Amino acid sequence: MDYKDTLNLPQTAFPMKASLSTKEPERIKKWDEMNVYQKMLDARDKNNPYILHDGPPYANGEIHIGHAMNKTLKDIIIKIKAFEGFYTPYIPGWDCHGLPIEHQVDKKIGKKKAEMSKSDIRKECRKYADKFIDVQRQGFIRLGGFGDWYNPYITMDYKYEAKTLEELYRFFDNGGVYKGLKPVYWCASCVTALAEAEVEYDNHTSHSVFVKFPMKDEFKGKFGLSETDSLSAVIWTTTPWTLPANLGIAANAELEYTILKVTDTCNKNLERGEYIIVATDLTEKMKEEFHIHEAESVKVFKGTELERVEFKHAFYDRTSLGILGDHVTLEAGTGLVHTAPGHGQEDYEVGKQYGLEVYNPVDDRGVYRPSVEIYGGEHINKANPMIVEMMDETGSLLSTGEINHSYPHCWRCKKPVIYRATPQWFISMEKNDLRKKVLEEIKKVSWTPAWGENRITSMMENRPDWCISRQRVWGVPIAVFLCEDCGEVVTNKEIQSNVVKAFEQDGADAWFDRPNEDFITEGTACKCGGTRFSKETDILDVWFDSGTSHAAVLEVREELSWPANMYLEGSDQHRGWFHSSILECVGSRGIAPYKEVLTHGFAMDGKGRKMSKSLGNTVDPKDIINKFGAEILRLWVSAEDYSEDVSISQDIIQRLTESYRKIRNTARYLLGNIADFNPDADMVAFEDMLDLDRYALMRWQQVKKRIYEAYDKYQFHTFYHTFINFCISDLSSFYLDILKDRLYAYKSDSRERRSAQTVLFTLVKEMSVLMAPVLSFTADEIYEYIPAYKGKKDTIFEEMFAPVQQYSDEANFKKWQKILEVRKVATKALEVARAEKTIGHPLDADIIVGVDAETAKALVADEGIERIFIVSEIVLADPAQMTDCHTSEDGKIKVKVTPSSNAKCERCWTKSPTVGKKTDGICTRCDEALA
RNA sequence: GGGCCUAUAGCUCAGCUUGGUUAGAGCGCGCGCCUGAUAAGCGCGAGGUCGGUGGUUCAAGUCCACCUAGGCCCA
Repeated sequence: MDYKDTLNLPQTAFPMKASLSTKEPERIKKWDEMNVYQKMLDARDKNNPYILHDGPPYANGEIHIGHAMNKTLKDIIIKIKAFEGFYTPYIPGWDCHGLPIEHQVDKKIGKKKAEMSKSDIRKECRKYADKFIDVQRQGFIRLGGFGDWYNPYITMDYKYEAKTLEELYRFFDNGGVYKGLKPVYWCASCVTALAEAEVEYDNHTSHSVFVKFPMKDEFKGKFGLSETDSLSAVIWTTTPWTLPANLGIAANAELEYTILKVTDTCNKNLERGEYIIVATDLTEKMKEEFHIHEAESVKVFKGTELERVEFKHAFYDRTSLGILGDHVTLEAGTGLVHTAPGHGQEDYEVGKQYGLEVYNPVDDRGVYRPSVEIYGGEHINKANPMIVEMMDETGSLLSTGEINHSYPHCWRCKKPVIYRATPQWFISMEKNDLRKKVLEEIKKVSWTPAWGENRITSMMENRPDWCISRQRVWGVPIAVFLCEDCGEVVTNKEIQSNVVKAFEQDGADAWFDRPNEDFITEGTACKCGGTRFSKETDILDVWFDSGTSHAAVLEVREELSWPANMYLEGSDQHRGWFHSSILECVGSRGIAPYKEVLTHGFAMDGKGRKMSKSLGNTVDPKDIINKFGAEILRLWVSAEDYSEDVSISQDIIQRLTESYRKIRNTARYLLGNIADFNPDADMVAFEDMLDLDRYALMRWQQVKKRIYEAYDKYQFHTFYHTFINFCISDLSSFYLDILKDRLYAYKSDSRERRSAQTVLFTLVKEMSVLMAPVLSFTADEIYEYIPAYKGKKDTIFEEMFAPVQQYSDEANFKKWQKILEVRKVATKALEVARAEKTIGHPLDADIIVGVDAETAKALVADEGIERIFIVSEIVLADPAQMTDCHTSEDGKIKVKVTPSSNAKCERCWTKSPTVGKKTDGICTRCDEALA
């Protein structure tokens, strides 16, 4: 007779094959139709919010793996917090203004740009950003993340633009903004400032010159020379045209310098007995360069000695100040650097420290201003050789040559660019103690990983004033009026309110489209009495836009609250969004906009290398989603330790797919065995369960606890390992393997089976919720197949995490750990017997177990200890008496395997002496089960 | 060039804070069992000079220094 049909074999419609790539979109559609995100929120207490504020990705291009990781991490946290009971609205955002988009639009419209109005260009940019918001939105939704996807925050929304401006006005009002000069890349041919991204490096041949700057007489004594001695510092530059702007000579404090007395030379601009200063390590090289045949070193000193020593300009009657800077090296030149704060970034920075003027004698077109001595009205390119020639004639030029080097060029006209100080708007780091306050606020924020605090602190300590102006079109204009007479900002509440209202109505375009009269009421006058005003046309740094999101989003949207619980972005944002947000917020409100900041590393290829198109090692999230499913990508995000850079490769995805299958199959098996289980009627109380079931439940409490703790610390890879290990080690290879017999062979409604089913039901229900933050698709799918019970929700996302139960059943727990220990040895013994072909299936075997008396006491189980070992019979014996058996490494456990001589029960496949006692072919237990 | 970070089996991670038994887990791989979770399940096994070099120490994957490789941000 075939007894198979009398067994309670697993039954479920839950498919073994996930078919993620085709099923996921269906589930997303279902979520959308059911409005699951809203349902999840509705199931929580609004007064218990957890706000993860989205850092807006730039609305440019398709989504990449970094986006996928960032958005998935955010979604995991939001769902964890929701399952913990928090109200977790998530409003995605997009950053829309800025050069990269304007750049793309420029390329598209080409030469037409010159004929287009600012508003028209801006409309094109808006269209472009809109397009990519939609592209990215679809990509993000496909990842399975919950949020208000069709009502996001967008930095180019009229209201957002108005809010950005309002925030800027706060800085104008509190005196935090000032107008200053700062060198920027400038194309004199296109007559425009260039951003870093618009500069292309190419080879260029420059004039290089070595020039003497004589030391002022009163300082010579310090170096042991008399006032009548001729002593000069020698500098080197490849841009002679910047010499008219020279205001300083920089030395390196750590370097050693030498005063050389020239004793023999054929250089016409050097005399015997003249002294020059160069870096000690370069003396030989310089002697050769200047054709000095003989010279003696008369003094050697540290660079610090040159600080605040005054020199005479090479050809103007002006002082050039000795200063110190770390940027001075021995790589090229003399170790003394010509410093023109109006023409170089480093010169500007170091010059500022010494209070040097940011002097820019060159106009928009590259022509010296008329006021410039000698060269006023000349174009710098024409003046360049003239200056060299003049210096040669007047005796300050020691050497000249040509040098071919990499030099910045304009991306559009391809001509070499210059560095030129132009008026810019700044937010002062010192005014209102901004830097100090930000540093204090940083300490109050919780940074994960902890080194993030260090990183942003050192950036904040060292950063210069925030240059917030850009000479561009696509952005929020710095909408202030300037007095045409005195240049001062003219502003008041009324003007501000008019502009903000206009922005709210028509967006920032209003600034460019509307006449002054729309904003300024008649009769308004500047402090100087001026009544003619012009609009500032610079736009804001986009970092200011996104830095105000806390104000434009958290403070504005009803479902949100301020400050945010968390900001979560890649570690590059210590200088980006984390940075601009706290600066803006402390500057305007005095405190940080976030309580906690979480950072993640970057996605690398399988070898830990940066992904790049040229290396061909990029991984496109779309490919993974289409081939394996977003769920695998989510599992990847959870499995990797994101506190450092993470890797992704075929191999890694392959491994994860296999792990996923294990989790899925485990759930499927659990579901299959509770098909006939009615949770509301059949649940067995903990006290009434079999001891093994009680043990399994206790193990589960430990696992839950561990995972909750990991979730609390945002350590998702701990979830991954703990969870998969539980599925494999505790369930699949132990508990479930043992349970097969009980589930299949006992009467379907027996206490033994119901006890097991109670555990299985609890497990599948609680496990699915526990995994839902990560494996959202699968958890929701599993939930659908869980038998109905009182309080079951429409979707898993309305559930809560199951609490960790405190069972007082320690003795039982310890007993099972003992059993496990012995079982491990027995399993090995069975393997040996199998290899020797003594047995095949373990149920073919009877075993004799030899352990000490105390351990022997533990070897009992409600269903019979042999069931736990999945053998037919176990006999306990004194290990001292046992020979010819398998022994554990420590020698304490002995196991002897013998083929059972009993007949095999045709129903439960156990070999038992009771087979045939009541019914032919089956054991008495099965006989009872069939009764 | 500077600041910060990382380096443990083929892969993903424990162990490092508080130095001390033959460095662990899961996957993968190899071999075997089962055929009542079956494009499943079970078992066993082989894989590591803990990036390298020095140092501190009775003792270092663990502490220190330097180096190498890689990453982020600057210059």
